[in-house]
Amino acid sequence: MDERTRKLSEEPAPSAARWALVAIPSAMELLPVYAVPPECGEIGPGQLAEVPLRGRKTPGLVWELLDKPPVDPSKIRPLALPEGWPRLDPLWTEFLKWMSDYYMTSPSRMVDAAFPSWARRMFVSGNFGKRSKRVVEKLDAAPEREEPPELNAEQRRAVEAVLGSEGYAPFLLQGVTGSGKTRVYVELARKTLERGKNCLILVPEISLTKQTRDAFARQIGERVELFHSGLTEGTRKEIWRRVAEGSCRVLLGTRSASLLPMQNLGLVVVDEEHDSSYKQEDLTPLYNARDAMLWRARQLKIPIVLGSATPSLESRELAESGKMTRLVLERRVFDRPLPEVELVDMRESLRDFGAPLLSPRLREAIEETRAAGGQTILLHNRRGYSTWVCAKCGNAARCPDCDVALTYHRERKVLHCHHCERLISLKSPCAVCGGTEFAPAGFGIERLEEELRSWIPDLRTLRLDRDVTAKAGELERVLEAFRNGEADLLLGTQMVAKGHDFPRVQLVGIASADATLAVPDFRSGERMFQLLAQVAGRAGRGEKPGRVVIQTYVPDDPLMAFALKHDVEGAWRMLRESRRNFGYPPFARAAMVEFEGPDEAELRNAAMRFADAARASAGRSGLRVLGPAQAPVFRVRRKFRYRVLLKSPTSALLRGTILKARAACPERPGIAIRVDIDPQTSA
DNA sequence: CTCGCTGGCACG
DNA sequence: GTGCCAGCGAGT
Repeated sequence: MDERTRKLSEEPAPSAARWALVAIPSAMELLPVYAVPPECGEIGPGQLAEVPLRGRKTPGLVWELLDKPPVDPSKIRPLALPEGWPRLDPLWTEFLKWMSDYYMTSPSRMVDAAFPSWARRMFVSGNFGKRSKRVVEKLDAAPEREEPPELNAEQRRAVEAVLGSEGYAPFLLQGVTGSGKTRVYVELARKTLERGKNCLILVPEISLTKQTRDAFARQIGERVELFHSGLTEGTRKEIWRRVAEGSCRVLLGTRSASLLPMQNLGLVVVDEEHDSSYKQEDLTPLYNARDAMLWRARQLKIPIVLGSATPSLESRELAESGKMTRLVLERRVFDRPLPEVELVDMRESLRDFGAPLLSPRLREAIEETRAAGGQTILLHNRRGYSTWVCAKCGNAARCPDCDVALTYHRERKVLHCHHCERLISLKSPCAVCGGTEFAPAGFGIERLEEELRSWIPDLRTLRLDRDVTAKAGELERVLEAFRNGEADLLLGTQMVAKGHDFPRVQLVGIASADATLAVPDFRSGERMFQLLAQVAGRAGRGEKPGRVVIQTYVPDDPLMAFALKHDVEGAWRMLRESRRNFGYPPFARAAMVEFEGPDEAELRNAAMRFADAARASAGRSGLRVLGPAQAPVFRVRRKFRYRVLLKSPTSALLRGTILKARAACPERPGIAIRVDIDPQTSA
């Protein structure tokens, strides 16, 4: 031992805690504990540390400090704080802790989502500073500067309200489509940067193209980093580095960007806050980035702006109760009028012309629009060509592993299950009668495209759906081609409804407006109205006025009347009354507890026991337990699904009840339980 | 009797 | 998650 080390070891141990629970991304439910060596000095939760696990070194986040070791101290090994690693803001880990608590997922799972394997790889090899030259060069093409247009009076008032706020200040920016919400975001970002703070801007998936980013960057006059799950690993790593180091001043991204360890944040914007893309539905944690950002803004004591033309009932209610400040943009840019909306009663069309998907009215409108030199957006929310029906017995071909009809994809010449992605040959015999002859039935978007082309042979069409955009770069290519006028008509699933700005679009057609209403779900009305209003907003964004043609089998539905009049407030009042009467959010907190397993009887029992335990625990507290009921798609990938819905007056009661009920019915092998807090659906 | 695969379990 | 060990079936 040399002079220096002896001196160090003779110094009294620091008063800091000696043990730390460390969150490492793994399937461990309980966090492992490590010793904090004296040379680490004072450390706290949120510290990024390297810990030994099963003979390997892995990065983890210090979750909690302990005064006493929870296990035999001789088993505990020390953590290390390697040199060169960035010092992450401890508030980030505090945020992840809240997330894991609120959404009822284990810290390990939460850290796995926020610090995924590709990000961890920057640390295990100890090369945090190393950058891919190619990636960096590609990212660092400097944006040209461009002076943004003057703010109008409404926009200026909104900007002043946000900039004049202090501490945590949530705003609902309710601006009619085409009123220039983006102009407000740009101004807020500029001013936030001037104050030396960084900005996070979230958008729903689809409109996130490089053009959006470049437009932002030009007007803000600062580099804008883009983040979404479609980026390559190299690019994602580089953005993570910049975010963690604090050199990323403006981050524009989708849901997953909300989990990055952003430093020195001074403003959060959630654009199109009502959009369901903000809710993660497939993988735990099942979180809503909008709600998570509200918490984050409160934590950081900063303003947050939720923007939408059609706010969610949740946000609208926060504004109504004074917990959020509502800012309204009523005027469209250049005072362009809202498009004229027309309903087509498809029941008449059905009677007169069989079962067409395009009414004569909509066809005429498409032809008139083309003759006038304008473009059309046509929305149809069903992928593929059609279903596939046995000519002998009339039964639709179904997925052998899931409880759904298969979709016939004519281009790929296969049957496709949209739930398990299984592909099945067209030559498979009918599972019911063994028949080998089949016929297409119903209309998917591919068949609609075919129908359009046979009606108007020289109509130039482009298609946009998940099958088209599965190919890398195809989304941008199609949007660009349409913007350049290479097609008369853009046919798409709901992804065409979101946020795009195509100045030459004069007509928007909705082939099947009521498809979303068919889902038995407390949000279906809200979703339909939002879709209609959003897609209508795509028309008439240029100098020529726009028009909207909505085909429906329920023309008398009151929501249709509100859509006709662009009456967002009227629709909101009606939807709000119904939610209040049935005790759904925002007038209650909801959770969906889903049970999945291969043995149906055993699964139903487990779900029943849980529901009974929840009812017993709830007593007269006002919490209601619905179910168990079969999930809308009862069987997926050969496993059955049961659901229990809980509605509670408070969030704390909801979580407490779920925890108690889970404790009362122990886990069973083969049965997976997932808890969805603030679910999107109730069915 | 040994090799190798699989399933269950603990990892600090 | 992933390495480790037990338990068991196939092979020399």
